[in-house]
Amino acid sequence: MANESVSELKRLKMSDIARLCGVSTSTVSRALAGSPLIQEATREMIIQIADANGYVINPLARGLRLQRTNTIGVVFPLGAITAQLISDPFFQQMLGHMVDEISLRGYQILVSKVTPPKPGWLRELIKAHRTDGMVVIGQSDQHAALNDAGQVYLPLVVWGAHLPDQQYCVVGLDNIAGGRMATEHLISIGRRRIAFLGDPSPPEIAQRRQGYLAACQAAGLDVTDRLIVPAGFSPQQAEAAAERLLTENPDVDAIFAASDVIALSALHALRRAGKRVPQDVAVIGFDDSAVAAHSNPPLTTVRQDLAHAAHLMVDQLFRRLEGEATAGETLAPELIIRQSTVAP
Amino acid sequence: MANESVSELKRLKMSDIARLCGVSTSTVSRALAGSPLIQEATREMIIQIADANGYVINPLARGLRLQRTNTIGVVFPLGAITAQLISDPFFQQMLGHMVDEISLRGYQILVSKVTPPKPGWLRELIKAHRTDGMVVIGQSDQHAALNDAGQVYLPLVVWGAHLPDQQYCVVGLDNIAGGRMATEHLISIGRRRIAFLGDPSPPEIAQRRQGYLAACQAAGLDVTDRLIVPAGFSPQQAEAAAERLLTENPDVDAIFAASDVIALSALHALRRAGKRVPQDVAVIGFDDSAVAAHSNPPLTTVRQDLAHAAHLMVDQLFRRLEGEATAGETLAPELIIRQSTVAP
DNA sequence: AACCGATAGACAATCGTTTGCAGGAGGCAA
DNA sequence: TTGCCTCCTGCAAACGATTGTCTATCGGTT
Repeated sequence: MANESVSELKRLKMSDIARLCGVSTSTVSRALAGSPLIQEATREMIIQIADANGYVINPLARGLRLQRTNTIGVVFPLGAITAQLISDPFFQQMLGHMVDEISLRGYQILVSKVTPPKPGWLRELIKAHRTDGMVVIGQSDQHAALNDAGQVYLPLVVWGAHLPDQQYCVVGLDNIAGGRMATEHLISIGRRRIAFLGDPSPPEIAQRRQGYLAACQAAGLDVTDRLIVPAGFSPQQAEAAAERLLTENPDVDAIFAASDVIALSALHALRRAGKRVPQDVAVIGFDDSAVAAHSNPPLTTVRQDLAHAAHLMVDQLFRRLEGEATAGETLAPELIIRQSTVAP
Repeated sequence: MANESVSELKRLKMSDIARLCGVSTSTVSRALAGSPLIQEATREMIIQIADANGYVINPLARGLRLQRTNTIGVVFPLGAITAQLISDPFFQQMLGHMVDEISLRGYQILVSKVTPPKPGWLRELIKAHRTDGMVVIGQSDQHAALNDAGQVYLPLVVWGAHLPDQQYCVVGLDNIAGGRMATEHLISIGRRRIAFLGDPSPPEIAQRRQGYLAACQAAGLDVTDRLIVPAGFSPQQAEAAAERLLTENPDVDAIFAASDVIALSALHALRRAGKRVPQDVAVIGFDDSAVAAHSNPPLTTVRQDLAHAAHLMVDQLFRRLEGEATAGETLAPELIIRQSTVAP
């Protein structure tokens, strides 16, 4: 048995099977592919011998010949800001959903982390022809590269913000609406000195801030720059930013954090500063990741339905593989009210 | 510019570059590979022309010829229990760390979700030769398949439990010690009716339960079967299991959950049943995932350092790629005491 | 017996690289 | 001028599949 195992692992090619069956390679190829050119009896005999010998087709050779790899690339362009993929549960969740959706369709997943992106990165990735299509998670600061590639490469779908001069297919949340929605909620519970915590270099976050500013203006709140604090996505950076905010603006009465992770760090900082949530300071996050529902207090947040998003993206990607120039989609954010803004 | 872009995307092969340079394909190949056979001047000329035309080497053809793909496979064998990769943050985090570690070494990552595993799955994956090595995350119920492959395929590293008759390289936590540690902690704070919540079909969980049983016996606690409740890993399943536990054993005074997700569900169920944590029932989880620190109350748990684990696994895998038969490693669990077992 | 049509299966080119081997150009010494 | 040696560079054969084209075989018909 062990011996058989060893022998079974040795490289076995189609021509070997052909020899064992006493037919030519082409016949084996056609038989395995289920071509009608091959007689049923021959086909069965060949298949039987092939898997008795543990033959597995070589996808590299097949891909080279067919110019198809049965593989989708999932790409994370990470700017200097977020060097680690694991730094935010958002990326992890999105990746998990992508794996689920793509493998459901019988494709393999090739994950690339591009960090930091060099000028031709997307073109190079495309021209390598290792994947039949590509999903890019987050625009980072790579709008230009995406535009450049999106014009000429159809099977590309991007998760991110909708930008005005966009030449590529985007599926993404309406971040402006999300930012407005969050801020209006804070205003509706009587808050006036509302801070925004988040790094606006990714366009998603910039749009959330834009929505925040719009809501503040509409309510006649004046937003000093000091209420807008750039905060990195890692818990450490976020906590430092929250502390800076609190020392510079002791009278802040609400915090809109650009992600749940940032919001949790803010909760921590507030607790250490002796502020009560939500009585002294209300806190709202963004994403509705797993942590939000279980935090103390449970976190009010703006939900993005990543399972649905992933499904849509993969659906559009596969339609693009068929040649359809899909239009992208804008998802509606949903406000999830919990106890970090409204005491029970 | 747009026009140049379009032209740049058309398939360009090495022989095209050779023609443009007025040399042969072999010279281009050698030049790009930095072979000392090619004169420096020629080499520079070729490289200059190659990337002026945006030439990208075709990794499929290269891989076919070299029998090397510069790719590592990350495989999740999911039994019937966990059909979704995204169901547990453990898998997501592990995947995130794997992507970080592997791309750090300049390799690509090919993710496969195998669900449910069919008899020859691992052998087939190996024989496809799409990857130079393979990391399997979790043994699920596939110990036999792993043994079968591990005997003949060197570049394979598995995350999971250490089992007696193991023929493959495992990096994993000492789950028995972890289970014992958790249970002893509960005993040390005076708990006597300690429940175990978790599905013991994956060996990791079985070993945690084994440690739990050992600690109970050592302390002279008798464990009725009714205190051991199989609970799925999804929040819904876990919550149902926790509720069943509470109705069947109203006098339970501690719960050891096999994962943090299960523990959080238990917290929910306890709150709904009107029990205080930790006063009435102490709760301890496993993993120390991101949710644990922020829950209400913060969750006491047994920490597995996944960043370190991922680093070790990838390190051993690359040593195996060099031919070294690495021995695997057992990581020590660490008890993280928070307020779900000890009131502040 | 000769011919024809249909059909199963073989041949060979192709996908885009890498690399062992052979050969050509140029330099230097005799 | 010849011969030899040293560098470069080119030729062609892999790597392992797929597929258009062509051939052989077989049965049936006249």
